[in-house]
Amino acid sequence: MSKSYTISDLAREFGVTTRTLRHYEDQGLVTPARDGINRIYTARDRVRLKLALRGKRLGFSLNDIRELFELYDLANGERGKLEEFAIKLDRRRAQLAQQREDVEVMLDEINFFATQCQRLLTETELGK
Amino acid sequence: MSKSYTISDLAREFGVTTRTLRHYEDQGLVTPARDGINRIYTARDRVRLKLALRGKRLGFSLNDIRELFELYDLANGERGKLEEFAIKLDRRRAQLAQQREDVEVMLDEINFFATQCQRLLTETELGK
DNA sequence: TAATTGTTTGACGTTTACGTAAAAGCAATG
DNA sequence: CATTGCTTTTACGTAAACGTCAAACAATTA
Repeated sequence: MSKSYTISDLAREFGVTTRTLRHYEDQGLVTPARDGINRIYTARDRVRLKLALRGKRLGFSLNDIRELFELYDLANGERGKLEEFAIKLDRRRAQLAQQREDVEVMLDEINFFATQCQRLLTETELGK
Repeated sequence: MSKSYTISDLAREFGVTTRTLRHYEDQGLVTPARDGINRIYTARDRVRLKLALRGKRLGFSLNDIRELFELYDLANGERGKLEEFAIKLDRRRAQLAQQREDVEVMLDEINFFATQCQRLLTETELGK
């Protein structure tokens, strides 16, 4: 018997609202079972939520994320669409590569400003 | 006399609509001058647009981006708020660091699937 | 048992980031 | 000079991602 979670367990753990979790269910990102009427989340749901939130932090839409999940699932499923799968994966890869570059550039910029800023603060400190 | 651009120049170059450029002006991301009634974008506007689009790719809101611009400007302006500036910069840095990590993890995952996928495709190729 | 706490399903509201259409103006071109 | 092309403002529309009630039920706890 593996761990299971209530809706507010996960909400608390990941810092989202229960509304968000229900919304994600509507969008097919998680598929909690039911204990009577109450939702009961499995470890799998938990993982999916974690992945979804990471996707969100990277600017992916819920739809993007759902598609990714479907692709992941498909990888363990039937073939034939494997080439299509490969193509979509490659698009993602390109997008992420771009994003990595974006992050690096932006970090450089911010670091530049931060350094500049620290210098000014230090100088002023000395000039006191 | 440095280069200047019309609204569709920039739209074309960056693959956005003119509506988007006007919207970004409404949001204070660019501040084109006017030639009579027509907008005339400077190199500075062009740079800002480029930065804005990068921000967008990273999932920043237009408001986030505007705040960043204000921070950048502030860095060349008056002091006193420099510490606040430093603090905000550090938040951005943390966010970007998180994002970098996210990207790496996601790239690893995708690469795993891609490799798996290629293997399957190759095997099938051979089995023909 | 009464009250509190957590859950459910609607369902309408809100924000962001534009899309889209309308009506009108300048400017070059055939 | 009429058409074509690019521009302007104004303004309503929309999709995504939830927020925010409301009304109702269930399980604890006082």
